[in-house]
Amino acid sequence: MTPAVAVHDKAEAILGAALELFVERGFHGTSVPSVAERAKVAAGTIYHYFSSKEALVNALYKRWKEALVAEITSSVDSSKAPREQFRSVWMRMAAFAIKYPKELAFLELHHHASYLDAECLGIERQVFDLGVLIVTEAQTIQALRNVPAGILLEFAQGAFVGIFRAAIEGRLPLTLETFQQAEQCAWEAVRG
Amino acid sequence: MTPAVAVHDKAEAILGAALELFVERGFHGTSVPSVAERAKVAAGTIYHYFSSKEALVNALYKRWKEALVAEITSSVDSSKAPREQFRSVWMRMAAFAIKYPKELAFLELHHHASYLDAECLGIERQVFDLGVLIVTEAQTIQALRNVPAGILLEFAQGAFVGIFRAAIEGRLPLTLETFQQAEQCAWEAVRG
Amino acid sequence: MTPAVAVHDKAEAILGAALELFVERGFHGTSVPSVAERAKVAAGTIYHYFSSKEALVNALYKRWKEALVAEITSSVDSSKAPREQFRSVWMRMAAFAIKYPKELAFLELHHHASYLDAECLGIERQVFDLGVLIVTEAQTIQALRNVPAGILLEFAQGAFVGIFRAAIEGRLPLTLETFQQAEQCAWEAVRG
Amino acid sequence: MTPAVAVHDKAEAILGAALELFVERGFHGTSVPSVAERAKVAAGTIYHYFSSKEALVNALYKRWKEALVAEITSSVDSSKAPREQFRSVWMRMAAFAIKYPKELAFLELHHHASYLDAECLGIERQVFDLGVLIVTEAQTIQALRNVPAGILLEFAQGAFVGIFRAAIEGRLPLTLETFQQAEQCAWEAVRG
DNA sequence: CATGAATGAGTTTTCATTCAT
DNA sequence: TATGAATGAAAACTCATTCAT
Repeated sequence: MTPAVAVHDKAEAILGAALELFVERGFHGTSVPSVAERAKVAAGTIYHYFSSKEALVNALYKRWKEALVAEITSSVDSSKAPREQFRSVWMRMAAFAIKYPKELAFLELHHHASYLDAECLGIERQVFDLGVLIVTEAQTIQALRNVPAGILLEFAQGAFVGIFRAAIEGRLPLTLETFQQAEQCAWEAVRG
Repeated sequence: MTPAVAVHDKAEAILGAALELFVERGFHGTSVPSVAERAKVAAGTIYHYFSSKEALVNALYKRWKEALVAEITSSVDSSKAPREQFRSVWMRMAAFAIKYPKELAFLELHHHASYLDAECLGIERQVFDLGVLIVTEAQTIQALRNVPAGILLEFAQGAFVGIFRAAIEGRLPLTLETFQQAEQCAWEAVRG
Repeated sequence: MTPAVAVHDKAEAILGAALELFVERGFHGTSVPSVAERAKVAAGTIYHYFSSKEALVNALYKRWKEALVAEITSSVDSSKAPREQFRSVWMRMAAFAIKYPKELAFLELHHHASYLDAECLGIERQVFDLGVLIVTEAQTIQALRNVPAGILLEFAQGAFVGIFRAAIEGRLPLTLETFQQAEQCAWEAVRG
Repeated sequence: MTPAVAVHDKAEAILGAALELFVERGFHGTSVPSVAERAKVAAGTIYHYFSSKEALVNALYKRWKEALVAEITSSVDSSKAPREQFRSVWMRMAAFAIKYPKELAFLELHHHASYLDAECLGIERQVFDLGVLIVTEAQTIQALRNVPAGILLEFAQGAFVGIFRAAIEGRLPLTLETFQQAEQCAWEAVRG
């Protein structure tokens, strides 16, 4: 579940500091010196590991997006009943959200940003297309509501993100229970 | 529905230009000179109408948040049945989203940003509290599912935003029909 | 003889300061703040008038190269005898060197530098081609020695530059007399 | 003719790489890491052989200036006639220019630069003074034109450099013939 | 000897803001 | 009111140099 091993202490410190600051202040609101300060390295050191500030966000984005995607795809098991599959995916995402709240917040925040490179945007697209495929299949056996697959997908993802955001902003407890309750709502929303 | 009348052409041009740029590039990614250029005014002129760049976002945020809140609250009619009330609120928001997509995107993007002042954040809280009140009432008559009011609220709002984002990013058509289909899902999610 | 009128005081101050520093320390050895300091303007002001440090050298180069070229071309008078024409061109360049020593030193120093744009390099080529033409014509009437035109041209120009450099470096007096004496040598070198 | 034997491969590689880069981009335009990269050594290695970037240019300058001076002085033979002596010096310099074009270009480019130390500048002066002595002597027997010795010296050197530069910039062929033709011009310029 | 990660001062450049006109 | 030239602090990034390995 944990992504890429920490080969370089400094690089890891930089990635960690950057993650926090990008979540707190956004990409343009975060200066490279501020990242250096929080990572306790010199400003120049950042450029040993990342060719630019953009390369830094992209590295961060790719790392955690891949971790999230791995989490989701590994939780898909087509041998199970649709109800179980849905719960499984939702709750794995919930577990990820609870374990890596800053990281997920970062991914949410930088969704489709102009400074993400083609590769990062490609991962997004890929996941979306896979989602559409699975939903469409489930619709043929009437396991899911008969509306455009994109709507079901975006609806459920939006709902999840809504719950998650409320949790990290302190309006809901960031617990499995919160996500479980939301999951029941979500299933009713999408079921056939 | 349209907010505050345009007293000053220049001020309006500035607000319009700023809105677009803040959506395109974010607050920190937008420079005051670039706002001036798009608004076709001199950079100094912006400071006749707004004391700072922060004052500008806040003015923009307050204007459109209030417009959105007015839209939502005016669509609440407790004499109607819960199902009708829900549909009414959801579809009014949809109409707003279709009429003012950039403006709604702006509100979404700047949600809880550190440069928003207390007044702006206050509006948020206020709306949330009102929502909790209404939901809780509806729950007492078993019109809505018996889970914490906050969860229902954040779930529905998150789902709406998910659909809206997908629409402005081109993955779904930005039409009333899209929102109607999502509304049916949403009602099933929250109904008692 | 004086190039472009001084419309903007600050722009002129910047150009003047940059000229001096580029001569003293070279392009890469001169920092933008140091130019600002000598010009008595803020560092940012330089970027109101010149889009980059490169644009600044290019503006400077073009201005003075054109002034020099104008000086030389205006001194060509094909109705005069070859001996007189040669003396005329040489002494006009000498007058330019004495009047604008820093400026000529700047042009010499930045000859063919990698940061000069195509337009600047174009002027060089143009002048060279014109020179070859004139020399070749003079050779047909046996007024000039019968060696490749380029050799005569580069020889005479090199000799002139040698004298000029020695003068600004203090090894020769920077006077008309110095150039007159050199002119006699030069004519003997190239005459037919 | 070849200067200082290569004791250390690495040091030689560094000197060679530095020479090329200083010619291509100038002293301030060349970074130590770029020298290291072209020399295929680590950046730190450069500091084992040269105490600083300045020490590196100075070592390079001294090495090649001395080689050039040795070449010239060894070609002076006061027993020969002035015409022969002149040709001999000129053509030896030409041979040097053809054999070591980059090295000569380097010497030309860094002439009198502020980062050269006293020793380097001393060599310059010494050669100049020797030249003045020889020229003055030749003038007493009316072998050379009766103008200030410095003028003859700077004129001839300037002409040589002009031809050389044109050659390395591709406007003239870098061949003995080019220099022979220029030598005839030069002799006519300076002869008594 | 040789390396290259690490540093931090210095580079070019941008930008929020001011102010004389 | 409106302008836009001017400012200077701060941004992203580079680089000469050091030092632990």
